[in-house]
Amino acid sequence: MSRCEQCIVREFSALKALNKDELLKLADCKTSYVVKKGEVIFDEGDHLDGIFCVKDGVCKLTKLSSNGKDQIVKLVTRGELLGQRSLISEEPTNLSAIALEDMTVCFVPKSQVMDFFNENNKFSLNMMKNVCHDLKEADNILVNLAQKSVKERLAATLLYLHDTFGVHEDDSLKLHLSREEISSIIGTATESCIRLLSDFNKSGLIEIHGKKIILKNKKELRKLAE
Amino acid sequence: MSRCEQCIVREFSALKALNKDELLKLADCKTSYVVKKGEVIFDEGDHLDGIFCVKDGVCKLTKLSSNGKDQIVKLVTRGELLGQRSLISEEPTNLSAIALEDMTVCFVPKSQVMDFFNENNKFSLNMMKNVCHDLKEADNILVNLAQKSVKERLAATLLYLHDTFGVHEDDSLKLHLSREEISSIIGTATESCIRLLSDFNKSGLIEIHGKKIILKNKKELRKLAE
DNA sequence: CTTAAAATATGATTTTTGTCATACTTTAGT
DNA sequence: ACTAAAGTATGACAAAAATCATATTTTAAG
Repeated sequence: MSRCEQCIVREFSALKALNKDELLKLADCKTSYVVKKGEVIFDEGDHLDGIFCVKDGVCKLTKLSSNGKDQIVKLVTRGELLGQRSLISEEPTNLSAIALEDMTVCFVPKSQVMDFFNENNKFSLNMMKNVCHDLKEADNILVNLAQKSVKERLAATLLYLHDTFGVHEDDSLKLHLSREEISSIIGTATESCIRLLSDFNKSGLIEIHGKKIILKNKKELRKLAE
Repeated sequence: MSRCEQCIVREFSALKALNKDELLKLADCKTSYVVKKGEVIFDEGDHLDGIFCVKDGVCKLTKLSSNGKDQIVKLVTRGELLGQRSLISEEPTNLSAIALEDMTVCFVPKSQVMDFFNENNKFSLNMMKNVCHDLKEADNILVNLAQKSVKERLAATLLYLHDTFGVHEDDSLKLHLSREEISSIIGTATESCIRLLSDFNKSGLIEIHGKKIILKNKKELRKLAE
């Protein structure tokens, strides 16, 4: 059982409000485990008995639409918590969480979270701020989906992937997403996404080498994304 | 100064967690006032020094997109609170609030909200649940915008207006929105919306009598909206 | 190493949606 | 009651995006 006190990623989430005593309690009740790429952490409609803290790796939060397609609502990475909304609302999850890379996650049982919640004001305020931040983000994405073209959304998404997950030594995007997954972020048909990537490639905005995507002209992409 | 103790609408929001003492404090510090149809309660980017409680009437929360069009993100009605996210996040507002009807709203200063917040656990939990509910709703709308056609979204929106705001004696939708505002909910060009409403009218799904819209075939509309 | 399956790519075509033009109707203000 | 302005309606057309078909490439499994 690893010590939470020495875990760096807790600094990035609401857990940073916990004191030494609380961290010991946390270490005592949490379960740490590995999730392989493609594995489901939880499914839309699942009842959760706790929250997950992402120690390493990235996952997608998706929702199945009635047209049979999955929409990616959010990408969650190292340091972030999963399942907070469901826990607070005391409702089944609204979204599925699926690993995009091999991950390490810690599961913290509901009872412990609720204890922190009731006894540590800073913790609950932090958690609340996280949900508020997610709400703001969701509203912004909602507006972009409603008002911007697929091309604009693709440009914005490429920049987001660049800025959020960084690049390899060769400048190619670190987070690997299939074309279908990129389409599922911007809300379009896979073929349309592939075609636009191809256009961006031809016009020098990006370079595609197999799986690798390199943003060659971020300035122009930014202008496109507005 | 009216007594909050006797105000029914507080029962619908986080304020229902307040006890008698707290309600007296609330009555003491709140400001109640009238907002005329079309008036702005707050603007995107405004710094708020408190939250608003909607006593009567309906308003829209909108965000201006870079294409110059406003997107309606949410409709807020009697009993709901405005500006919670901004207050908790300690950030300027992300959305504008504009009255769709004449409204009565109460303004509660930040200091008082924060006091309740720190002293009344039930209150803060309620507030948190509200934000969580908003997040879930936003995620759902986001998926619909990304995955459904304009026609499906229009059908869904008409049903939403029917179910949420009710109908007059003649079965026409109670909440009056301009065609432009309906378009701004579903995220489409005004002309497209007008054309589709016209189609719905011709095919007997709805009846249009000037401003009035009557849903004639909810079953079929529901099927359309999926 | 081979092969089937999955992912990527591209063309052809259709459907959906947006834009521009214009006409008609309603509303609000004098 | 009159008039300008705003809102609603509709046609014609253009642009965006989806769908279907079909290669080609990459990946994973035996």
